[in-house]
Amino acid sequence: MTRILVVDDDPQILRALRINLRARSYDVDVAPDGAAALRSVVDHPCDLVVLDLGLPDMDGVEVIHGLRGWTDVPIIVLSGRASGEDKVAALDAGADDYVTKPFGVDELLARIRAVTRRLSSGAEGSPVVTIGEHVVDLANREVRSPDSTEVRLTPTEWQLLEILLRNPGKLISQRYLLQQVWGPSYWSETNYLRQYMAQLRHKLEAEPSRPRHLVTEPGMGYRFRP
Amino acid sequence: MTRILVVDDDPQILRALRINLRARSYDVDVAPDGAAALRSVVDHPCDLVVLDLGLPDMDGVEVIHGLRGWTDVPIIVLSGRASGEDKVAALDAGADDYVTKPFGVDELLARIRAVTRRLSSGAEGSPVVTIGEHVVDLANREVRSPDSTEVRLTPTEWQLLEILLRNPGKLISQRYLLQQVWGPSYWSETNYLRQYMAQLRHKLEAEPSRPRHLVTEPGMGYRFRP
DNA sequence: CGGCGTCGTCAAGACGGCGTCAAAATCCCA
DNA sequence: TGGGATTTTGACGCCGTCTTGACGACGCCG
Repeated sequence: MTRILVVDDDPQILRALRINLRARSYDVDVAPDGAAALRSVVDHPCDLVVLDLGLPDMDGVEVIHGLRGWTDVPIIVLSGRASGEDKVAALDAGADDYVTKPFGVDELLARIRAVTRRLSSGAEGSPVVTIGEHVVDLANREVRSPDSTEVRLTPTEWQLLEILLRNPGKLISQRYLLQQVWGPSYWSETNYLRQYMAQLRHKLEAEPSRPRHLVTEPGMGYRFRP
Repeated sequence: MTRILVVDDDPQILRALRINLRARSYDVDVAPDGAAALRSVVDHPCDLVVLDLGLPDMDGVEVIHGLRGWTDVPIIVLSGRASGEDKVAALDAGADDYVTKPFGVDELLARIRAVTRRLSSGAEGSPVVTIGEHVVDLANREVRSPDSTEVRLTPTEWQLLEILLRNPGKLISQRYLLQQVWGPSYWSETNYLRQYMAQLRHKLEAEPSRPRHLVTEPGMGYRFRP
């Protein structure tokens, strides 16, 4: 569960945000001013701070500094001031995002998702696609197999596989594959596709003659079935 | 050096951003449409993408999806449309930030700093890397070997090795290596790479003819395997 | 039931990339 | 200015990949 601290001196906004965030099943803390905010984060760690800059007791940028001194918790700033200087000051102080009032609740929620998404996925490796027993890492151009036998793909095989894997479940026409991999003038050389799909299946499928993930749609094209 | 890809179909904006970013000593790539952007990121890894949503060839959200399918590179979206739905769509597709035109350059730069700050703070590893029997200290430019035989690397060898070691396990394309070490116009001089990879292997690998850590991915590039 | 097209499979030759060696050109410091 | 280290350039052989052709199996349709 993601815990969010909302800092704002306007009870109305505080209430609205709390209701909206709770409805999205976030844990919500609230603080009416900067001092309370700093105290709250100290003895109640949270995953994200939504911070209004217009606080009664201290300047918002000071609050950011106070937090950044010892924690990397993401900070989304709310502000009525739309001037460039204010934004630059807040962002350079350590804020992760800056939203100008009046703002749509949907936008704020989307920005919250954007920040927390990167937070949770930060420690993990690059995105991978599992295909049967093999794990394909498109970014690193690497295939890991369960029995640690090395699987190596040639450049042409990677190109072909990448197109299919980036459109999971979708039917890709032969013409499109040929033109993407070999060039616009090769749209009719279907024998290339037969050749390389066979190679990919031999390297990735458990039973190459009975493909379960790299399937043929006769007369139309090929499809990657996750 | 942080490398930024700017995607926009307006030459004016492209030019302005390139000049401004270069002045802040960023490396800048540019792409005029979505297809060029996707291609650029594939064979030219970058640290941040600044993406205009109004592209001539494809919808901006599709570009985001195309990137997020295999990479976590941060994406800052520029857009003329200020509607909440557009923002939500782009952010939920995987964008990290959304800036509405017209925007101040200072604000964009601050947002770039905010995104890259979080990026670089997490990725810093220890400056020493062990490669087989040798211990490489990138910060001090020093190689320690077990039998105390001195290993000296030339400046060019250091540059090449540093790029590979800073991306452990990751495939680095020949184009990228050549452009980083020798300059943008040397992207096709693969004989340099062959020459210097051979030298590095002779100095660092136990069996230079059977490399275990500085491996070749035929037709694609090289990889440092820890 | 028979013809036709598509797909999977195999094999062999062409081609290009890679490692290697060698030597010329250049740089750098004494 | 000289000499050693470093970089640049050229050439060659090997090996893996790509290309190309051919053949049989299968399903579809008349």
